[in-house]
Amino acid sequence: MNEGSTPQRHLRSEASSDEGPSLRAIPFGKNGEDVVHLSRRQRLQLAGISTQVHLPARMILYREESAAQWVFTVSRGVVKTFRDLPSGRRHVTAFLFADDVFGLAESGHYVNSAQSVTPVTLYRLRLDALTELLLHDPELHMFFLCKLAHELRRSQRHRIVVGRRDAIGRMAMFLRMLEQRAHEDGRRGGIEIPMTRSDTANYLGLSAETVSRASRALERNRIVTFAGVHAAKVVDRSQFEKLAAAV
Amino acid sequence: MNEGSTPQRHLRSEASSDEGPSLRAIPFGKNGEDVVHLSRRQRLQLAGISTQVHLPARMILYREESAAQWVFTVSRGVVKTFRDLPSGRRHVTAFLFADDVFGLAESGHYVNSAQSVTPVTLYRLRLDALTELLLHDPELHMFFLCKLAHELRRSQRHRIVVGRRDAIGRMAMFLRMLEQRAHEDGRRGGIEIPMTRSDTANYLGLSAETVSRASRALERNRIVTFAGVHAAKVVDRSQFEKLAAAV
DNA sequence: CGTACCGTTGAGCAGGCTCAACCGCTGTGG
DNA sequence: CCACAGCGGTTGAGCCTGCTCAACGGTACG
Repeated sequence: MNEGSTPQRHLRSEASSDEGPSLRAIPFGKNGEDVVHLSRRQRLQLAGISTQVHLPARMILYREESAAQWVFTVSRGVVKTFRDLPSGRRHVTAFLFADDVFGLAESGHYVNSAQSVTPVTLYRLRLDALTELLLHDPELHMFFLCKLAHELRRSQRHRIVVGRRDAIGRMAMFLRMLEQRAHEDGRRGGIEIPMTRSDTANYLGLSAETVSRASRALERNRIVTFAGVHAAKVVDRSQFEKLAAAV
Repeated sequence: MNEGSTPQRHLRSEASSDEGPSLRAIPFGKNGEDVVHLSRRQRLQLAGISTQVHLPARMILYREESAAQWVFTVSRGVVKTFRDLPSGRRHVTAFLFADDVFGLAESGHYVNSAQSVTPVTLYRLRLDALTELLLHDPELHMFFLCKLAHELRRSQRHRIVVGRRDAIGRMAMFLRMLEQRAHEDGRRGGIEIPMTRSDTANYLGLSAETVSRASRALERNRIVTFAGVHAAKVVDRSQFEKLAAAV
């Protein structure tokens, strides 16, 4: 998909994308808010060491093992991180949405590959500059710590999803994850599924065929309806939640 | 918590347990060492806000959802974090070894339960005191950030293991993980398996029976020999590595 | 010495994978 | 303009393997 010609401005409830990187995290302690955002000052500071980039869908951002110079934050769109295994199998490690961060390296090298799923707006931060900034800004530093802890919890929840052995349950949990994420971003209504079926399969640890069959099973049981491959709607909420409950 | 009657002193190659909490992490950048330890000064600082605790095996440290006052570090022994699901199924989120940290909360509440697998020596740090300390010590703060990133990568690797569908391969990857961990701790020779078969099953997303069968299959194929349930030895290294390679 | 739990082994079942074919869409080149 | 190839998605048939249920041995502990 060709970005560039149509800037396609869009409104988000908070944190418009031209005020610098935006992030969202959940603090450790129970004081104050449950969800915290970067302050205006922090965003401006990060803006100072970052450059905004617009990319079309299906663009490789970096490959695993390559030298890691940058950390990325998502402003708009969806990114996936993944690892290709020798067998040709592909594990999608995570989907990253607005206000997420990715690209944290290990000993100077990326551990996963990253690719845009939709057209995206990202901020690219030099790793060394970010490190320097964090060392001089304890509040921001703590924010990143919380963000990383949040990411760790998400990874653990992902493990729970993959741990289920029924395909329909995994699919339901996946849809619920997308729905929840959309809610957090202030979008209601039907579930938007930005990724392809095979992305979903690689995320859920299923074959593409099984994802397809699970989707049809959800439809057959009148729990979810699909409008194309990129949109779904829950029609039987109680059944849906029952399926999506961690078993 | 039932303090242990037998303190059971023991020697470790580095970082003896009475000099305060000890941690190990992998930095983001490629400058200097691949693995970094807490400095003596940092350990003493952490010691100032922590208390050492000795616990017997199979002791619950905290339950998910309970109020989180403490963060823990492991000095000796093995801890598991887990979640119990409505079906009675149990997911082991992680095994924690020496120089690991766990108990990072979300909005003041633990997200998993934690239990000692073996007799353990832990350091218990008050969350608020740790936060305060981190805000005033950028180096230590960065260290924790790296540690958390490291934990995130481990969780992602865990997801890869669980994503395999052959039991024998998962078992091999698990044993390799234990072996690698032992190497990092400076222990060579046979693989020590501190956890029970059902712990292993809950970690690998398999039934206990399947773990048992996979172990016997490894033995039947002359790849690994077991001496009891808590010790194994690789006898066919190339076959073992072939199995344990991420498929 | 009984009890309880862990680990092992067996039999049968079920659900997801593999292989294969087919459809619809898109982009390309004759 | 159309033929064709490629790809993503769907559907079907059959196999494979891990789960479930069940029984049993060993061991730790009261």
